[in-house]
Amino acid sequence: MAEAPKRGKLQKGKATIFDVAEQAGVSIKTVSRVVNNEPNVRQRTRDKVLEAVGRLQYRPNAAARSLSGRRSWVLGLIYENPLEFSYMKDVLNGTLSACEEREYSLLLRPLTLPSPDLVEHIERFVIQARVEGVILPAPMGDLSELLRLLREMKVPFATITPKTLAAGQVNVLCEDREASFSLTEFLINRGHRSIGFIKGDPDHSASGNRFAGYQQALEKHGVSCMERLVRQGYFDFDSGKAAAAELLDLPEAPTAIIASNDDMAAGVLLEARQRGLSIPGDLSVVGFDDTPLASRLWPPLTTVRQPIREMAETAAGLLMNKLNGKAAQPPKEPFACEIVIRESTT
Amino acid sequence: MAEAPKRGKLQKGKATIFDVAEQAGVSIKTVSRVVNNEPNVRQRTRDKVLEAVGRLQYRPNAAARSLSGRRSWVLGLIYENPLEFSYMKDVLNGTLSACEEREYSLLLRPLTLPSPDLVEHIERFVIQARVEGVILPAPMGDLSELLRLLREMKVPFATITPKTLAAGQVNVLCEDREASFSLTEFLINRGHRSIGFIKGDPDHSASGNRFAGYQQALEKHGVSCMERLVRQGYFDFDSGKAAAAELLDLPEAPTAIIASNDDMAAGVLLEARQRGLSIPGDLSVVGFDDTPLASRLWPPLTTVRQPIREMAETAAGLLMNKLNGKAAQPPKEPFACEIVIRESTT
DNA sequence: CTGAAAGCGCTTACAG
DNA sequence: CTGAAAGCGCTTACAG
Repeated sequence: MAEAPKRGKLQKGKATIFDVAEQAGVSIKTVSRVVNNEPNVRQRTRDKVLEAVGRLQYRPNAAARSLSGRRSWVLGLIYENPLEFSYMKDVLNGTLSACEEREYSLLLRPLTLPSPDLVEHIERFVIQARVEGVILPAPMGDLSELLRLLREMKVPFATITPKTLAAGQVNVLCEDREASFSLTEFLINRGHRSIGFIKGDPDHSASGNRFAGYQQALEKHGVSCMERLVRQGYFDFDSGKAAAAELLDLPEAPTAIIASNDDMAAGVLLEARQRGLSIPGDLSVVGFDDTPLASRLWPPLTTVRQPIREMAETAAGLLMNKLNGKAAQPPKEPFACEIVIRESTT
Repeated sequence: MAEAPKRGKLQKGKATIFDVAEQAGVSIKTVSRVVNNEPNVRQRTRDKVLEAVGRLQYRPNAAARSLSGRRSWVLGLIYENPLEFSYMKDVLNGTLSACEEREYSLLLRPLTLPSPDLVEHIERFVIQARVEGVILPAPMGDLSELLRLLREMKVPFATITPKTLAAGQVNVLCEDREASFSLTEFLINRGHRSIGFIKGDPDHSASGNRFAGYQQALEKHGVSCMERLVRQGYFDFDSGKAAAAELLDLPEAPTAIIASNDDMAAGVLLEARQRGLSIPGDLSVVGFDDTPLASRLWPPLTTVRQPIREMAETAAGLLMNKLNGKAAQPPKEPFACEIVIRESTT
């Protein structure tokens, strides 16, 4: 009953390099040259080939290309799977967009830290797909075990805001300290002298940098930095709320609290509310990252916008340049951050 | 100076099927059988091979496997890139976890709708990586142009909560209408008789289902559904805020508002706050989805939890079963939803 | 500027 | 239960 597929008419998307070569009247090598934008093809020949490519809807088979070229054209993104995905959403979008531009594929490898079988997971991930290079958003760029493994496997990587710069690799940074300095100064200028600070997860460079900026601004303006006003948080809502509770229990509670990210600032807001404090009347609150959350809270948060998407796109772009032997660019300038003033501060 | 790589010692992860065969003293076909868990290998032979695999850290080359097997072992996830990524985060995690279990790779294809060159994007995406099957979270399962294209390319797909069930494909649903019914009933039981409703994006099945549940609950309890209490939103914060403004401007404003997702409910909360309304004293507010946002707002939102992650994992699992010729399962029961009562309702 | 040959590392189809 | 041969669709290395 069912007819055998006709040989004459190719199914859409099933054409091979041989079909194109035949239709264009050239060798497969010439088709390969045209498709890969290599030089040394006469314009007329190139046109003939492109015309056949279009007619047959030819797309090179990625598997065949990888196998013969000993290159996978695959990048990996290794990240810690967070509850609040805003940061990773930007990292993902930036990386995807860079990959799309250069026709790379992106494979994801979420991790839950600490990960006892990290080495095994990553080995399998990298070897099986022959991942050519890896993007490491914070805090992955400081997992020494991971970095050692990648170096051993000779897989180049790009880190986004690591604490320690990985020698010989792509590192993309931002002016976190400067932004924190300005934000603190902004509060001081508004008259605040007792400013609480909730640190982030110590594994992230942002935590140290943001705290340093806070300290420097206090110092510049002759406000003494009091240890009792500083608490350790972990970048999540609950730790922010808990730290706020401690700060607000102080005999002399601060008039402003800087949380090292928006999710913790949301925790501060909730704790303050539950105590009947009015914001910003009784307490000013600021965060970092300008996530969607920041503008949905009440009152909308004063925060700092980092260009995460652009940073990820740059990291991936530089990494692919490196993989393709483009001249090593001078290290990128750190990206600037921007203070976004909303209504959570007096 | 530099020594040529020694032939004797293989670099980690670079072993091929030939190396394993040699070490185990068998043919490459036998190695292939063992690695792919095929039957008809003597236990002793299997052990020898596995031992060599372990010693050499052998992992089959995905490109070679694809090319020779005429299968890519790649799934695609096509989605609309949202501002608020909570829903997609769960879809992504569920899909990734199903793929990992079955050793598939996942490729992402975010889209911005409406997308004029959708056909071209998707064709390239599917053909180049030889994507075997595609996951379509809402609202992708109702883009007729997309479905037509996938059928034409003979790429099976799985839809998550589509409006219309795609015949012959995997469809995963949840009890959206029932949950909305219960939520509305909950409000009625608390004494509310004037309940505003903000619809979601009409392209999503959830919008119609949630509205239907609302209507049915009103009807059951003899509360007339008044058109002026129903507004169109689009699942985003701004549209929720705008709709709330209209509802609260009404001469007889509602005492409760149901927003069809949490992000719109956040907009309702903000609008109410700016008018100095107290929540839930003056106005009860509920959302849907139980995103992280819901528990970070003030007051924390009463909402409905959908098991999105599980739904995505199921969709991907069923799709892969289908690709591998497993008996077509009976259509999955719709997933149950759960009402989460917090403090935004009296 | 163009092409013929070899080979990437697996699986398929077949034989025994 | 096991294996020898062919081939997937490209790129590499080389020749002219």
